[in-house]
Amino acid sequence: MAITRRQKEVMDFLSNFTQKNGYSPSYEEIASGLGLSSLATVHKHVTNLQNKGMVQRAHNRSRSIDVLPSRAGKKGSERMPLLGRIAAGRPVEAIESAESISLGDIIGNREVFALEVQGDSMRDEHIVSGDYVLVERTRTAREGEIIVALVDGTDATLKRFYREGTMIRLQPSNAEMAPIYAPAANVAIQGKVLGVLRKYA
Amino acid sequence: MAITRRQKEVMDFLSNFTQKNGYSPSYEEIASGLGLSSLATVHKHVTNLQNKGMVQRAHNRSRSIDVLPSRAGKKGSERMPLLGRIAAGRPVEAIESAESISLGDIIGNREVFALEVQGDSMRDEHIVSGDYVLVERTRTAREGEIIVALVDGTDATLKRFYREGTMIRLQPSNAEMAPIYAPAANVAIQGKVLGVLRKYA
DNA sequence: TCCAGTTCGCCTTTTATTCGCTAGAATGAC
DNA sequence: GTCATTCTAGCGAATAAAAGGCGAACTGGA
Repeated sequence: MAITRRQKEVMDFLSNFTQKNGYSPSYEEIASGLGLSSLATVHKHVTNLQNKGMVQRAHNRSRSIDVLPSRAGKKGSERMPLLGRIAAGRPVEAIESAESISLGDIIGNREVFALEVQGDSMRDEHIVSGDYVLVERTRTAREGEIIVALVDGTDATLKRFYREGTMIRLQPSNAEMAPIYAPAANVAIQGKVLGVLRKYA
Repeated sequence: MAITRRQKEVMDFLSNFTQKNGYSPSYEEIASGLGLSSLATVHKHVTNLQNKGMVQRAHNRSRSIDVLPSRAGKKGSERMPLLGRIAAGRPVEAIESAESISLGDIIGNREVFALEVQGDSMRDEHIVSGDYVLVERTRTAREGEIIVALVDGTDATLKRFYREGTMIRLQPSNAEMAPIYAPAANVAIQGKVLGVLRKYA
C-alpha cells in the first residue's frame, strides 16, 4: 500500500472536498483542483487509488467516489478467513491461511443490489428459490451472462443472455423451461449477476 | 455515499421540510422548493435516493417519504439494498424496499470461516465446486444439518449429519454417491454450514 | 370521484471512460 | 554500466453513459 506523493495529494483533495460539500467531486473538479488539464490523468489516479483499496467507486456513475476509512481500525467485520478447500485431507484448524473473502470481493466498486430469487428458472445452474442474487446495475450485457431483464416492461426475469440478430434470447437453465425470444427493443436489461448468496435457517 | 450535488439538495430539502413541519412534503411542494416544474423530475430524484437507501417511501401514498438516518460512521459498506423478489412483475427500480442484506445477516456474531468447495458431493442441494461455504466453528450438530466433518482424522468433507445409534451417517446430496458410515468416535465435527457464497467471473 | 403519486417518451447537460501518445524514474538482468 | 521493462504522470480527443429536466397521460387510495 505504498502511496506516491501525487497520489496523496489526490487523496487529500478528495477527502477535503467531500467533507466540505457532502458529495464527491466530479473528475473535472478534481482536475482543476489539482491543476491538471486532462481528465484521463485524473481517471488514472483514481483508478490507481482504487486498486490500492483507498477509495471506492461505481462504474460510470457521477460523483460516486468514496474515500474509504483507513484500514487501521478494522473491526471483526464482514470479512472472514478462507481456510482452504473442503476436499483437502486435513483438519481445517491445521490450515493456515492469509486469504479471506467478503462481499466486497464480489461487489468491488460497482453499484450492486440484491434480489431474492423465486422460482426455478435457473435451477440447473444451482440458483434456486430463496437464494439472493447480487446484481450489478447495468444496461448492457455480454453473450452468455446471467442477467436480470425486463421483458415488455412488465416481467422481470433471471436468465442467460444471448443475442440472435435483432432478437434477444433469454435462456433459462432448466431443461423443463423454454427460452424467451423477444425483439431487442422489448428487453430492458436491469443488471447482471455477480454472485449468489444463500442462507440456511 | 455516492450522492450527487442535486441529490444532496433534494435530501437537504426533505430533511429541512420534515424537521420543520413534522410531516413530509408532497411532490408539488418539493418541486416548488427546488424550482422544478415537472413532478416527474421530483419522482425520479426520490426514486434514485430510495435506491441508494437514503429515503424510504410507500407506494402511491401521500407524503410518505421518510428520510433515513444516515449510516455515516459505518465502516464495512458490504451491505446492499434488497430490492425485492425476482419473479415480481415490475421493474426492479420500481420496487420499494428498505431491506438490505449483508454477510453480517448470516454470520451474526458467531465465529465463522469460509471454505472453497471442491467436488460435487452436495450438488443436489446446489452447492457446487467453486462455491464458498460459510461455516460456523462448532463441535456439535443437529440431525440433518449440513456440516464439515473430519472422518478418521484425515478426511474433511461436506455432508448432511445423521445419528444412527452409535454410528454417524454422513449423507451426500448426490444420487451417485453413497453415504459414509462411521463410529461417532471417528467423526470430528468441524463446523456447520450457515450459508453459501458464489462468485461469477 | 379526486388528487397525489406514478409512468412514459423525449430532450439537454454533465460526467465518466477509453484510446493513443509522450516522458521521466525505478527495477532487474546481463 | 547499459538496456529492457515497468510504473507513475501527464496530454487531448472521442465516446458513452448517467443525471437532470420537461409535459402529458395514466393509476390507485381515501
